[in-house]
Amino acid sequence: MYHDILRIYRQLLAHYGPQHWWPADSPFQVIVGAILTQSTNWQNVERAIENLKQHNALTPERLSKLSEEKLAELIRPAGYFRQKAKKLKAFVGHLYAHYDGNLQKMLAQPTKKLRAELLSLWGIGPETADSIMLYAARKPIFVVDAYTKRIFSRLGRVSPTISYDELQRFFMSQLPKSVKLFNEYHALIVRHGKAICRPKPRCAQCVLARDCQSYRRSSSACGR
DNA sequence: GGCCAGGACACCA
DNA sequence: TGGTGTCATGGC
Repeated sequence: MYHDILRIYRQLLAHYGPQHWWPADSPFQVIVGAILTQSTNWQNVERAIENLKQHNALTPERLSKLSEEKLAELIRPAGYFRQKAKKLKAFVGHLYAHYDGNLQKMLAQPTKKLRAELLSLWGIGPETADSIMLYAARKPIFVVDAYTKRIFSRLGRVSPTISYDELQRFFMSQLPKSVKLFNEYHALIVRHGKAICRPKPRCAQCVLARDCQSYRRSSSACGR
């Protein structure tokens, strides 16, 4: 079984190619993007990030100087903009309160400590924390999301009711601990989820159909 | 015009 | 612990 999850990775990589994640110019942009993309299409996030760029607000210092109202206005295209403005403010507030605004210092902490700290912040849950860990702090943490659960439960590898932590432990027990591998695998899962493994799946076009137990049983009843 | 998107939190039983 | 409502814009 050790090879199974790695083999699926290789199939996705061969099919889609490298995804070059995370699409951002700096660790701070990764964090902003990770918060803005919560339950939101990345295209809408890009609009919000572009607004922040236009206002030169993509550094902790500049962002902390914006009012919450102004910040909300700039990130409006990303949806949930009032909530997300609060979340961004909470993050930079913490950064200044404990690290004098020095993000590198915060991200350089040991993995376990950093994760617990991120999770303690309002608006940062498991997936956002792990995205920051992997893509901003370059820690070997596997990021789990809704696509991960959907794809691998339909493949018959895990239960559809598996928890976030259990699913994360599953992947990290099945793979070598590699930042590069975890980076690419999560990105490929998102790519595959967007393309094929939707709520209404397109199994006939799926590169993993041969691996999919529910698809093999009945091509019309894929995991549904 | 409904569905869906790279979640998290509050509240309830 | 687990289920449900809320937060909101924009493409398809």
